[in-house]
Amino acid sequence: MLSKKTKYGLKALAYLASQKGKNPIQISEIAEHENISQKFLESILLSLRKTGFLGSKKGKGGGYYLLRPPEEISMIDVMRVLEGPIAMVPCVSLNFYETCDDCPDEQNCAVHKLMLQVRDSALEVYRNNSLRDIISSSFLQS
Amino acid sequence: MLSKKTKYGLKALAYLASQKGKNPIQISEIAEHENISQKFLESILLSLRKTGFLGSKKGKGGGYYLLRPPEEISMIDVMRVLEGPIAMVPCVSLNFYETCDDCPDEQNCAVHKLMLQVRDSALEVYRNNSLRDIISSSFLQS
DNA sequence: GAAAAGTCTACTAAATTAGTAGGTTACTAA
DNA sequence: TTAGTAACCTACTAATTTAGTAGACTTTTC
Repeated sequence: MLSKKTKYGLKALAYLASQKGKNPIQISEIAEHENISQKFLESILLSLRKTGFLGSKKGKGGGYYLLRPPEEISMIDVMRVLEGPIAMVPCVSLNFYETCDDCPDEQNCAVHKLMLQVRDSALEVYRNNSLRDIISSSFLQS
Repeated sequence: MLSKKTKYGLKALAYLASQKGKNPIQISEIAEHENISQKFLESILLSLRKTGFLGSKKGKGGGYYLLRPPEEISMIDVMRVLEGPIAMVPCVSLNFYETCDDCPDEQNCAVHKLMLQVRDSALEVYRNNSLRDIISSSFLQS
């Protein structure tokens, strides 16, 4: 299952991308529009800022804004930050690889063999989708 | 993340498929060979029996065995029984569909749009892999 | 009838998730 | 320079899920 954190993070990014102009958008506006607990969203946006997706501004007129245009933000990077590893099992993870301590022979492991394919197919989907791609065209900024 | 239940279930199925002959294999043998807690594995095999993948026999010489040849057991069915929905979010699930109560417009939802693709790519992988396909050829029964 | 091996019910520990609460810092405008 | 706004940060908590354990019961074989 996709975590709420990822779901909310994606929705927030999509909302920011769909806004015209480059004015900062307040957390409260995003939270209200997307039906998200504001406090929870705060922490999610903070992590997206710390990982270089968002910029922020404090005080009146402040808020969050995308640091790059939506078409340059790949879902593969977003998913890794929000959800963690793409792989369903550490022994097939590219960025978070770990051996299974209980598995005697990784090369001949059925789970490994299957999950490698699942990882690759998911990677391809995420690689082929930018933030722009997942926004309905009617909501795109000019 | 893949649950241990699914991981162990797949390993057990693979082990059964790799055995020559059709003699029942005891839980204890599978558990030992695959480094799985026997009690936990018991409940997993039971659920695989109740869903029609395995047969069982009690008493001496008893154990579990595959009801169908490995090439006729599709990963798509196995995964649904062990792990549940393939989709990462209920609003894109074929077999466990649910609307997101917090989402005002499913058709224009970015999460929906992305996860639909992820689901389809995963489905294709699972559909294209039978139990036989994920077993190393050197371990296949004659 | 004794031993073997699956069946079933119920409970539990640990980890993860999805938050809440409340105070702090930085920025803006009057 | 002060009041208000909005992001930042730390710490705690409730609920859920996962990964088991414990122990008694049933069926089958020798």
